[in-house]
Amino acid sequence: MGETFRRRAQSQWGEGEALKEEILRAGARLLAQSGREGELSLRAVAREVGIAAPSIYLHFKSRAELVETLTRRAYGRLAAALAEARAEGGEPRAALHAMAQRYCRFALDNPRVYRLMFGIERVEVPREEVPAHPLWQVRAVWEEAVRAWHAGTGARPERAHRVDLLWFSLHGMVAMAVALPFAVDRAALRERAEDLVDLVLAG
Amino acid sequence: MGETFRRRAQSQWGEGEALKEEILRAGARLLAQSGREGELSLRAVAREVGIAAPSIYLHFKSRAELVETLTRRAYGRLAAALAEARAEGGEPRAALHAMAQRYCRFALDNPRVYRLMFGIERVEVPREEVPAHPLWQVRAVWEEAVRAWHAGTGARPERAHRVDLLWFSLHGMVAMAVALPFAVDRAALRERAEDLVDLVLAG
DNA sequence: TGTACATCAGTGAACGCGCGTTCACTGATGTAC
DNA sequence: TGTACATCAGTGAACGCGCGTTCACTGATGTAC
Repeated sequence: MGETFRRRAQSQWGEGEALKEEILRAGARLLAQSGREGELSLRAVAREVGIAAPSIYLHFKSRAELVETLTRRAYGRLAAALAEARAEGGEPRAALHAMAQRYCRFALDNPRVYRLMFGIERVEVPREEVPAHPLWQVRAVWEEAVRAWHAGTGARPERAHRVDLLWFSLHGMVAMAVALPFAVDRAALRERAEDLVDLVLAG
Repeated sequence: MGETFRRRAQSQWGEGEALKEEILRAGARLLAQSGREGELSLRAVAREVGIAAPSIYLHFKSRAELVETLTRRAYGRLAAALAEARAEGGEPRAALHAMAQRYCRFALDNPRVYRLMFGIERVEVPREEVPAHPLWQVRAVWEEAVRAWHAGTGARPERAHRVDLLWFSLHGMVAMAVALPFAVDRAALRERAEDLVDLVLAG
C-alpha cells in the first residue's frame, strides 16, 4: 500500500539544467523498454524521474519536443559508434568489416531503440534540409568509409551506389533479426554480416 | 453543425457476418493511413463503418483480436502477391526477379502497412509454432523460389542461406525507402532490386 | 546586520479528451402451436 | 389466421483510466540598500 514513488530532491540554484539531463536519461530508459514513441508519455517520464509532470515543461515546450530530442540522440549514438568502429578498424576494408560488426552489435543490444529509429514516421523534408536529418548522419559515416575503400581499389565508379547497398542490406538483416518471431543467434548474424560485406565489396 | 456520421443499415437475418467483413475493410483502410497499430482505435473503426463502438464486440472479442486479424491479413496479401509473381515469372531466375519487383511494388504501394508488418512488436514464439507465424509464410515463398533456382544450377550448397540474404537485403532496401526523409524514385529502387538479385545469385 | 524584494526550481489541482469495455435495452424477423 | 415467444443484429449510456497541458501557487536561495 505504501507509495513507492520517490521524489527527486530539488536542484540547487543555477543547477536547473541537471533536471533536463535526468529527464532525457529517464526517457531513454523508457524508450529502450517499449521502443514505441507513441507509448512514451510525459507522465511516465515524470514518474521515472520522480518529479511532477508539469516540471517537464521547464525544459521542453511539449511532449513532441522531448520525443524529438530523444530520437535525435539515439541516431547520434549510432553514428558515433560507427565512426568509432571505423577509426579503430584500420585500413579501409577492415574498417568496413568493423563497422558492420558494430552495427549488428548496436542493433542487437538496443533492439527497441533500433526499431524506433527506423520505424519513425517518415517526415518528408525539403531536399536542402536532408543533410541535417539525423539518419543522414548515419549514412554519411557509411559513405565516407565506402568511398575510402573505393578510392583504394580499381573498382568501377558506376558501383558507387554500393554505399547504400551495403548499409541497406545490413539494415535488412538486423531489422529482420529484431522483428522475427524467435531469438536470433548473435554469432550467426555477425558471421552473415561478414559474408555480406565481402559479397558487396567483391561483386 | 451537421452530423456527418452516416449510420450503416442493419443487416438482414442471417447476414450478420457481413458486418465483420465491413469492420475488417474499414480497419484496413485506417491502417493504410496511419500504419501504427497502437493508433488504431475501436472507436475510430466504428466511426469509419458507421456503427456504434460496442457493435464490434459482436465479431471480435477485443481490440487485440481485431488488430491481430488485420495484421494477419496484411501478411497474407504480401505472401499471395509474391506467390503470384513467382507463378507468372517463368523459369526460376526470372521468377526471382519478378518476385523482387513485386515486393518493391507492394512496399511502395502500401508503405504504412509494410512498416506495420515489420515494425510489429516481436513476440517470441516456441520453435514449433514458428511455421504458423504469418511472417514465416512470406519467407516460405522466397525459400521455395530460391531452392528451385538453386536446384537448377551447380551452385555450392553451403550458400543455401542466400534464401535469407536475398529477402533480408531486399527488405532493407524497401524499408529504407519507406523510412528515409525524402521521396524515393520508384524506378531507381526497382533497378537496384534487379542489381541486388543478380549480385546475390551470382556471388 | 536586517529586511524587502527578485529569482529560481519546481508543485498540486484541475481541465477536457478519447479510449476499451460492460450493461441493460430495442426493434425487426423468424418459429411453434 | 393469430399470437406468444425466441433469436438476431444491433444501440445508448455509462464506467474508470491515463493522457497533455494550463494555472496559480510555494518555498528556498540569492541580491539591493
